[in-house]
Amino acid sequence: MRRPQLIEIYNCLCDETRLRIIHLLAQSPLCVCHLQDILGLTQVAASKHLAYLRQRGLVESRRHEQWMIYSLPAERPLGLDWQLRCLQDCLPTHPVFRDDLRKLKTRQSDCGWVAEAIGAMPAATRRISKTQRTPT
Amino acid sequence: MRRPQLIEIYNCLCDETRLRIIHLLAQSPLCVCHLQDILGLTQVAASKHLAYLRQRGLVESRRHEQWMIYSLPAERPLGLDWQLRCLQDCLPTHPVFRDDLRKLKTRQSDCGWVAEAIGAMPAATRRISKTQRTPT
DNA sequence: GACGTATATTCCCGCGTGGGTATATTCGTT
DNA sequence: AACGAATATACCCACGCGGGAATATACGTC
Repeated sequence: MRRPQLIEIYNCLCDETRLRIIHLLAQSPLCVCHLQDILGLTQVAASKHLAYLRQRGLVESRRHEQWMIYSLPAERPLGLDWQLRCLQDCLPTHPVFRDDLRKLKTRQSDCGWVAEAIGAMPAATRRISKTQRTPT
Repeated sequence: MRRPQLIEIYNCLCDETRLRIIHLLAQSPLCVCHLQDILGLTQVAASKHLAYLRQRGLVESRRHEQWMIYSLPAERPLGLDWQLRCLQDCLPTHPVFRDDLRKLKTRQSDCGWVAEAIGAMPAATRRISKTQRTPT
């Protein structure tokens, strides 16, 4: 995983969609389709923005069964840590970002298994119905 | 003076030249030709980047005789304050930005009057030779 | 008012990027 | 192996932006 320079971090965060993605991932790892759903993105848009962030080391991805789980990197470069603190301080007043968090809450019950999948818990028995369900 | 949104701030800082400008102005107000000199910019490049920053409220400008003095705004939006702290923490290790500060030091003796011109001191007697001198 | 200096603006160009459509790939189920 | 779901990639287009050349504007000196 490469260490992004500060300017690359700024380039990642200067687009609203990408800023919203980072803002959400700062709360919890998420799969692509949840990000699509919460942010109202097309599949291509979500995938491209995530690729952009991944190539620059702002996010990491792990496959879990059919899903790709995206998360912030475990060890974060100094500049990114500053930005996460800044977002915590600046964004709560913005309706867009506040609503994103609200939507995330309503989805989190459905995708608690995502957090497990990323490795936090050994994922005891999380295998659900599994006959083609969308995680929305 | 408009209050820039966080995304606008990121857009301003995601270009290396503009980031160097902000980094320098965080130390001291400067006229355009000093910025040109320190950063090695053409006149047009300097002027355009400064216009970009000014339109978004990241810098202010004041005319002093024939020179335009650029500085960070007196009252800074929350997001900008975070970035200034971040720059202080992240940039000292980068050769480019370190050299910029070093160059600034060597010029500051020549342009101490700039700081006065911006309004700090009442500028007692700062009128120098004044027969077409370049501030370099 | 003419001239030089400092700065801003306009026009043109090339490139990176965001969005969309179509297609490829990977995984799981049957 | 066939199929569907989840995701990635390739291609095309339109646009904003950074850079350069030329020109305009403002100020100071003579």
